[in-house]
Amino acid sequence: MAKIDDVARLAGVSTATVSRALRGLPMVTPKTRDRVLSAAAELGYVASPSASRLAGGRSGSVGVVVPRVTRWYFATLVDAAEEVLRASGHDVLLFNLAGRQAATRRLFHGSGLHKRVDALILACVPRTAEDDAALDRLGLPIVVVGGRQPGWGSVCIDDQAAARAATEHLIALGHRRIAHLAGDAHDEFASNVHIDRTAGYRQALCAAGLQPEEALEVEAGFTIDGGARGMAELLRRGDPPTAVFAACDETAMGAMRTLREYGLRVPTDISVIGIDDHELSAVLGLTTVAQPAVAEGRLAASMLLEALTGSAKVHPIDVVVPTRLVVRETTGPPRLIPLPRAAGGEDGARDLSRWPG
Amino acid sequence: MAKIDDVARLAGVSTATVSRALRGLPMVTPKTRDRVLSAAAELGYVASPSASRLAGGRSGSVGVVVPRVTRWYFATLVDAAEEVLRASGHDVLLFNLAGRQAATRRLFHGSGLHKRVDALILACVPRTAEDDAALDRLGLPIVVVGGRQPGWGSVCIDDQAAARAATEHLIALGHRRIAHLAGDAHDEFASNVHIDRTAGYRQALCAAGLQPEEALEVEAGFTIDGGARGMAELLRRGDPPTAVFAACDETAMGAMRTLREYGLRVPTDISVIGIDDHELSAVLGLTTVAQPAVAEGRLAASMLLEALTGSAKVHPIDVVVPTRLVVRETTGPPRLIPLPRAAGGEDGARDLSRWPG
DNA sequence: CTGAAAGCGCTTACAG
DNA sequence: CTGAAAGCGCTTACAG
Repeated sequence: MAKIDDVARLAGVSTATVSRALRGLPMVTPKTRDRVLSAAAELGYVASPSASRLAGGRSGSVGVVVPRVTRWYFATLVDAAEEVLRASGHDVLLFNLAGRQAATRRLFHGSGLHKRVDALILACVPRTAEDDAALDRLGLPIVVVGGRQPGWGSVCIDDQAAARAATEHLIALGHRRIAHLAGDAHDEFASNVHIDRTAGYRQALCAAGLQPEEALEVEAGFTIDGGARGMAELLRRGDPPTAVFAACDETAMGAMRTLREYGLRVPTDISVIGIDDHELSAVLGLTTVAQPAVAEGRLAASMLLEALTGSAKVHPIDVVVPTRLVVRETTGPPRLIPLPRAAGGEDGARDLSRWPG
Repeated sequence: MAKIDDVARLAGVSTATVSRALRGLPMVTPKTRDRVLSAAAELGYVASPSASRLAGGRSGSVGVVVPRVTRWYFATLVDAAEEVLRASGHDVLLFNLAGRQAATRRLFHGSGLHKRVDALILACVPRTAEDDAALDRLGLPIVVVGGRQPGWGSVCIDDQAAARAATEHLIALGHRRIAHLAGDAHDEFASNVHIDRTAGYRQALCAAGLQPEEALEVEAGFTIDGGARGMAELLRRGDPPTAVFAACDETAMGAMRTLREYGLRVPTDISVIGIDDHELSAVLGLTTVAQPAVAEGRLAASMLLEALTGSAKVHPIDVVVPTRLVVRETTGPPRLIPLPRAAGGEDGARDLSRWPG
C-alpha cells in the first residue's frame, strides 16, 4: 500500500503538494498536478481515510438514521439519499433503529455519532427534548425528514392535508362511517407524523358535519401486521365502518389482509385508502395519497451537502413536498345495505373469487 | 470535547492506561480502571474514531453492499446484518449499487473500500474475475450472500432446489405448460442466482418428462416492473401457460399486476408461484418458496465478526440455509378448458370481483 | 500493572 | 506556487 511519501518521492515534490494536487485544490501548477496524478496512478495510491479525517477534521461520511430500513418509505429514502451522498464522495453510515430503544438513546447520547459523521439525516425518528439537545451539541448540519425542528433543515409532506385528502375522498364517495387505523403514539415509528394524520382525518370529518367517534379510531401502527391487527380490532367492535383510512399504505395492506381473512370484499363491503403510494400499491390496486419519497431523500441529502460545502453558512430551510390522490380500486361507494354487526364469516376466508373485488 | 490527555490528567494516569482501561483490555487494576472510567464519564469523553483507526489500524466499520436496498430481500438482509454488527460496536457502511455500473467498478477498484472497512458483505453483487482479484487484494474477511466464492465465506439457499420445489409444486397440481419469468443475465441484480433458478426449473420439467420450451421462458428480472413486463410478453406470445414460476416474489407480483390488467384470474386462469416469502406475499396470497432472509443477514454478519475477533484465523465456511414451500392461494389446478390464444380482454381490467381468485 | 515515546498517514498554517 | 514541520488524537511495542 503506497503512502503519500511514496507518491511525493516519485513525483519529486513534497507531501503537501501531493495532498493539494490530489484533492484538486488550487495553487498547484497544472504541470505539477499532472506529475502527481500520474505518480499516484502508477503506485495505485489511495489516501487513508482515517489519516485524512484525523488531520483534516472531517469524517467524510454522513449518517442516515431511520426507524427501520425494511419499510418501503425508509428504504426508498435511504436509496435516494445514498445516491446523491455517494456521488459527492461521502460514505453513508446507516443507523437502523429497529425498535431498539436503548440503542437509540445510546446513539444520541453516546459515542455513536461523535466525530463519526459530518452531517445527519433523521427520518421520522422520535426524539425527546434531551435527544434534541444532545444532537444540537454535536454541532452538525441536520435535516429531519417527516417533521420539523427549529434550527435544522427539514423536508416533509403536509401530513394533515394528506390525511384530509384521503378522508375527503371517502366522504365524496358517500361514506359516513369512516374508520381510521392510526399510527401509534408509543410506537418507535411515530414521531409527529401520526398525530398530524389523525388530526387531518378528524378535520375532514368535522368539515363534512360528521362526528369523530372514538370507536372508529384504532392505534394500529405503521406496519402491515399492525394494520392487520387494527382492522381485526375494528371488526370486533361491531357496527363496522363502510370505509377505512389507514395511516400509511403498509397499514392499509395489513387491513386488506384481515378483511380478506374475514371474507369481506374491498371495496364492495369496505373501502380502504392509505398514504404513500408504496411500490406494491399498484399491484394491490390500493387507492392512496402518494408522496414523493425519492424526491424527499434526494432533497434531504442535497440540503446537507449544501450546508457541508457551502462557502457561506447556509440557513436551514423547511421544504414541504406535494402529495397527490391516486384513485385505484380499493375505494368505491358504500354498500346500500349495511353489513351485519357480526361482520364476515371465518369460512369466507377461502372464497378468493371475491377478492379484492 | 475532552481528549484522552484530559482523561489521563484527571485520572492521574498515562494516556496508555486510559486507552487500555477504556477498551477493556486486561493488564489494568480494577481500581485504576474505575478511576479512568469515572474520569471519562465526568468529562463525557468519547474517543475520536479516526484517531483510533489511524493508530490502531482498523476502521471499526464493515461494508454491506447490495444491488438495491429497496428490494425486500436486501432490505431485510441489511436490517438483520446491521443489528448484529451494531451490537458488536461496528458501524455499517451501506453501498447501494442501484444499477450504477460505473460506480460499482469504481467501488471495487478505486478508493471506495480501501482502509474504509474491516470486512465486507457482498449480497448478490455480480462481479467479474478482475473484481474478485481486486477484492482479494483488499485482504479483508468477506462473506458473499447468495453465491459462493473460494476463499470467502458464504451463505445462500440452494437456488436450484428452491426452483425445483416451486416447479414441482406446479407439476403436482397437474400443470404441463409452465412458464418461467427468469432473472436477467444482463441485469445488475443477477449474480449467479438467476442461472441456478432457471436450471432448477428446467430440471424439474425434465424430471417430469416435460420439454423445456424457449417460448415459455422470459428474462424478466428480479423486480415488480420486470415481472409485469415479462408476463405481458408471455401473453403476447400466444398459447399462454397455465402456470408461471417467477424468479422471485417481486417478479411474481409484477406478473399478477399484468394478469389482473388483462382480466385473467389467479389461480383459475393461471397459477403463479415465486421464491422469497416477501412480507407482502401473505397479503397477496402468493404461493412461494420461502427463504429465511433475516437468518441469512444475521449469519453473514456473525461469520464476519468471528473472522474479525477470532484469535485463530478462521477458515471461511459455506452455509446453505433451508427453504420451505408455502402454499397459499395463487396456485391451483389448471383450467380444464385452455385459455383462448388471445388471452384476456383489455376490458376485463376493471372486473376486480374476479381477482385474484 | 503502568508509563514515555514513537508512530499511524495525512492536512494545514507558516514561510519562502 | 511549493516545502518543512507541526499537529490531528489515538495505540502499541518497549521498558520498567
